[in-house]
Amino acid sequence: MTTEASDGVSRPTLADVAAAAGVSPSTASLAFSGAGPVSEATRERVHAAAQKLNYAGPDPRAQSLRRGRSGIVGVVMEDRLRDAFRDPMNIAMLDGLADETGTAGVGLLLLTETGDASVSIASAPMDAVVLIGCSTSLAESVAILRQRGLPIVAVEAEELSGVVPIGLENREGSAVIARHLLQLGHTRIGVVTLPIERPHRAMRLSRDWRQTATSEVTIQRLLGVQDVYESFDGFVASTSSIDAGIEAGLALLRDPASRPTGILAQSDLLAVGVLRAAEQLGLAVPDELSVAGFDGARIDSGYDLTTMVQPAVQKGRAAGRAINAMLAGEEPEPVTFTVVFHRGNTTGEAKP
Amino acid sequence: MTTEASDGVSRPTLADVAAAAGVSPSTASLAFSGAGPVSEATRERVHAAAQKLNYAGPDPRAQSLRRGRSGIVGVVMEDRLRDAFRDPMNIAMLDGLADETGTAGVGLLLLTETGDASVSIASAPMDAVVLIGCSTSLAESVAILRQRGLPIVAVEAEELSGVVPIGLENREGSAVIARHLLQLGHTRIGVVTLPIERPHRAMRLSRDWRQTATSEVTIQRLLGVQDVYESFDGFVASTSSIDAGIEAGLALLRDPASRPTGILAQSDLLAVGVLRAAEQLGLAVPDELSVAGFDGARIDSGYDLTTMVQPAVQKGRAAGRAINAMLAGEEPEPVTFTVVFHRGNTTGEAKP
DNA sequence: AAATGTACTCGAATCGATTCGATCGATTCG
DNA sequence: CGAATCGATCGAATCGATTCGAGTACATTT
Repeated sequence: MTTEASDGVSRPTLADVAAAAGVSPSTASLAFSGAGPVSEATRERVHAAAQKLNYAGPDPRAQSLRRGRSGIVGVVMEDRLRDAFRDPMNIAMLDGLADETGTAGVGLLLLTETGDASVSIASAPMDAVVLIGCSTSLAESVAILRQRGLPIVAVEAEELSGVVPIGLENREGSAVIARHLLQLGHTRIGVVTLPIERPHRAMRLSRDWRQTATSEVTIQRLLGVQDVYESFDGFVASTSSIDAGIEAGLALLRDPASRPTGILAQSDLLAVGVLRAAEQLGLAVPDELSVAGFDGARIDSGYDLTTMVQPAVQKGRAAGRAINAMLAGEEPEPVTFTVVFHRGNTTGEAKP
Repeated sequence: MTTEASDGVSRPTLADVAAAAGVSPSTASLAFSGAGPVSEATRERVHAAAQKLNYAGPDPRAQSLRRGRSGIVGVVMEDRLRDAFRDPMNIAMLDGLADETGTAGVGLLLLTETGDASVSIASAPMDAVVLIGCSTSLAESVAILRQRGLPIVAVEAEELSGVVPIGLENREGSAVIARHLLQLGHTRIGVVTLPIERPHRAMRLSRDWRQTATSEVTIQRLLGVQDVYESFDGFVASTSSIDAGIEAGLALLRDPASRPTGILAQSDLLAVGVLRAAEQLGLAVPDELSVAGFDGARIDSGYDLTTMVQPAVQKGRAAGRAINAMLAGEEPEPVTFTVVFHRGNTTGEAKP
């Protein structure tokens, strides 16, 4: 029993339309999709019938089953969307991603990696997945997705077989900016890192951070600093935000005895927070303290922040293109982007 | 012909698993979903078979067809994600929304109103839709969605039958803050509005803005000002951002002759932009110029902005709850939120 | 031992559309 | 005039899972 007038709830189906138009369902389908030869007359008849029945078009659920495609790409982000969206880099990426996938007629499904929400990773109707800033259970997630046979693109993640990487020269870039500070004569520096392990919480960076670190971006950027500085103080921010930067800045700068003369922040938001902290403590930038960021987010802070500029939108676009290629059955191209040093007015020579 | 070893691409289906376990597909389904009585022995046998075949679980596409549910809620936002995500209010809402829908195991699909792509309002496989900050073709979009029989929740939109509204006291709140300026003695004020019509572009607010305005939020907030001030200068920002606020601020403040003594911005981001513009022009706030915002976004600006605080996360949550209710077959509850006045240090008495 | 009940398991229909091969009538060509 | 061709349409299989009613085997009750 298909749709009846008495049934106020259920919508008409293509079969109903076909019946009303006096053609077979197959013909009605052809008439709608435009694929295949259909006479103008029948086409109109079918559309008229559809109109009359208030048919809203082919059910996307049925289509996706039949076609084996849902037209949806999953975007897996950090636990809390709030945190993920706070970072302008993520937004820029998402924008680039949406641009590319959008033209291919593909929508973006927001997913988070939280513990039992792996349910969603395991069961969302998607054709491919982009992993962004995922750290924790990357391997787990990838395992599930791989089992589902879904194409996977990971942005700035560790190398994993079967996963198309979109890379960024995090280590190299970080080393460049560290070298910048070194050349300015800074011997004692502090590093404000992005979250490094699960759960995210603010804390001093421990000596053996390498043991428990799970966030690839944080790790690479720290390694970059290590390539230049043998030792340094570090503080792990709970998230990439100005507030978290203030907290970190205060923690590193509060004690005049152990105060570094330069601070490298792993994101511009954190760097701006450090600038605010310096302000609160009455430290002049760059005269008494040099501050550098990472991202090139152009945050309005009253300063021209020294930072490494990354092409976030490009990253998103590249991810989108990789997805599109894979969905088209082509071979995707792994890409690695470079970061560009920007000398602002927040770094200067170390004064003894 | 179902999955075969020779076919490296196609994944095993539940039928394959059932066959391998020596049970019927129906039993295998029961074993997986947990619904219905299945002996422990068969359950294990089925799961073992699934394990051996590397079965990734029921195909969500098939499930959604059968169940008539996809577990996806569409979120319709402005044209450009970049713009939509720039506004902290949108993000907060999205966060609240994700919180509520997430617990119901529902994912969020990002959609824009322009999508002529195949996955658009008309054809995305979703169970319900939330309209956020949609202005342009709201009626059109709603018509399409209604034809599809989808539950619709609209945040801060005009009343439309069959659409569950989540409201905010935009007009009242705007009037409150306008009255605040009036009581401080400001007689000549300027208003910086959010985008008001399509396409979004920066421009002076015309006298007959009412004729072409399509953005409900902008309209209501303007009406609120009109409830207090008979006339005022206005500038329409191209988007809700600090940069757009600077542009608007400069436009309204540049000419000393016609310079207002107080400016009402329709968002905190815009207000911060105005503060920057005032800075550039050498105007002291609040001594020479009063600035007020709307949102309560707590943007770091060096000031404590006078503004109307709105519960953005709550709005998102309410939208999520309404969606959940409708998906559960219950009656959703329309909600209207109030805004709270916050007196900061950016508004002061008008000096003659 | 028959009857009633319980605990599983199975067959078959169904969700709504797409698509391939077959059919059928009409036109064109040899 | 018969055959080949072509366009339009139809039938039936298929996508992969869920679900309801029916059936089977075994345990319990009287």
